[in-house]
Amino acid sequence: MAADPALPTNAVLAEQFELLADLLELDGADAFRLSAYRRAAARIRESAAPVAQLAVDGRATEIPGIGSTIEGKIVEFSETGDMRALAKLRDKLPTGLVDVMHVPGLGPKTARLVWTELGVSSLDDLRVAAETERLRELPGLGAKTEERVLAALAKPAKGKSEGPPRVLLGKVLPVVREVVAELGEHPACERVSEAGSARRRCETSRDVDFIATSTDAPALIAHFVGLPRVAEVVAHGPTKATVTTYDGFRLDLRVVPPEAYGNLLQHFTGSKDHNVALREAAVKQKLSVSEYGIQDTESGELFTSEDEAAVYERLGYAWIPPELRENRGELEAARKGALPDLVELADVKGDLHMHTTWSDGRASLDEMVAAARALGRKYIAICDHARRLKGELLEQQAAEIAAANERADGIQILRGVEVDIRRDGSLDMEDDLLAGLDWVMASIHSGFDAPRDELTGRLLTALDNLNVDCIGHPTGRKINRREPYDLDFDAVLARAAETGTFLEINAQPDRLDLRPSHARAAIEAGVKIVVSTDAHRTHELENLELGVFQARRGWLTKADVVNTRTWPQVRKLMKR
DNA sequence: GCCGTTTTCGGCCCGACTGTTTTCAGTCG
Repeated sequence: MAADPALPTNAVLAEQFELLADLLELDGADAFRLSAYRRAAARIRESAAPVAQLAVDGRATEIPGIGSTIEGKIVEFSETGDMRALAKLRDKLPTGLVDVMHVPGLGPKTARLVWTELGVSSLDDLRVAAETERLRELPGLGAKTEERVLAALAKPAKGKSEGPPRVLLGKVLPVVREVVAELGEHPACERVSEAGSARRRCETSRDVDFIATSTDAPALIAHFVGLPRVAEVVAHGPTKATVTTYDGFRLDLRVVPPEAYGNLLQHFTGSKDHNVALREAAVKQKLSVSEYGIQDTESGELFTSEDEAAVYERLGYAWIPPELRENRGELEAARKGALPDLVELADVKGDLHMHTTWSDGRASLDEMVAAARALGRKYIAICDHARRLKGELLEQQAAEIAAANERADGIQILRGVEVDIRRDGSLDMEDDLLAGLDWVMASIHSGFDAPRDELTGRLLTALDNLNVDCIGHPTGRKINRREPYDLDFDAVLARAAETGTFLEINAQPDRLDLRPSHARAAIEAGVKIVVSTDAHRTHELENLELGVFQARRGWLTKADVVNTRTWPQVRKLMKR
């Protein structure tokens, strides 16, 4: 049942296969083998189930991209802490060469070349070789390469190809909407859309892509690079430009011919994996897909369309919502007309997690109520931290909520709480008090570094408590700041399903916890999801849409999300 | 190494850009 805590985590496994692929690439191995390892690494990294355990049980091959060879290597690594394949390559190649290969602009071929010809086996060696102008002695390399290498190595984060940091969706979305509006205002602009990871509502983005059609492309591009927010123009051509903004975004605009707008929007929305799978499938239908159109390889005929849905239709698919375009089964579903009818923001009726000045919130209860009502919420749960509601305070808050309900018009205010799940799994509010509340959210706020079995045990104990309605931010991660704690998520799901406890998708921009793969696994395990904001300020109530996007990326329908129901309907669904 | 509405073998997306080149390899998305 429960995963063996000694087994490696998915993140550790994924790293091994990424390293194996890198070393094999340096060794000149077959490119398709490499991409097989990289694909497997990506699937392992994002899997909600503990893949090492699956492999030991002989079930890892159920994951697409993992066959018997890779499963065997996972078992080997789980049992011995290493892989013979890795050891063999480490003997053959200096591991520092992997860092060299990751320097932007270099690659495996160049890294191998500088190693064999100049003995470069680390970033330090590389710097010296560039400084002493020895790189230009090699075929295909010149002074420009040395310049680029030195520039890349001078950056503070040396080594791994960091580039600009990934920006949270919560920061990206407002900029996306403003820029679309600013471009749309220009007289030469006909159509404009966001594309790329922002359009797919990925939790973070490295850059923000836009595409547009225009009666005068150079004029629209000029307007773009002249926007007040632009700090630096990185590239500026007649149909394409890249800029950075004062607040640290990298924006990319392409102006495209209107007749192929649909093809280009499809192409630039991605993801890469989605497009590769789409094109591979198309090849079997004797069709070649690119951003310029769909070419029939026999007749040579080129299909283009202004309409993205028509592009999918030509290939035999229903239009696929961008949030699903990750090659996680959406193509098969779209071919069969079996795509889920994804939940929408407008479906959500209530917000079941927020704080007020009764604990660490910055707005009063009345202010939160007014803001929630303005957003059209029909009910809200006030979930202040239990540790701040000791003694009479709980009663006083109850009175304030009762009074607010008296005044309230069209919104119901629920008495809730957010309890801490302590190290021993107990909660920081007595059961008889919890039983008197409308809604109980239980979360872990401490001891994140504990071993897997301890953290799993804490959650299982909380799930067993009849008064716990929902687990808040169940994996504890903070994007760019804190890894999720080590958890046997399968065991948590099984217990949540068994006890009828909900799990939260917390819509705070840096939490977005559960992640999509976890949310999807939850639904498949029969667990329902609450999407809530955990707002501490009035404007944070608007973050609900971020949670809904995350839910959509997890393939969730309206029925899968608890709080698309009226409060009486939610009440019936609860375990108590 | 993976995988199967042509396949258990023989395929495996498509194009742009860059730097270094007279026709292209390597890298990137």
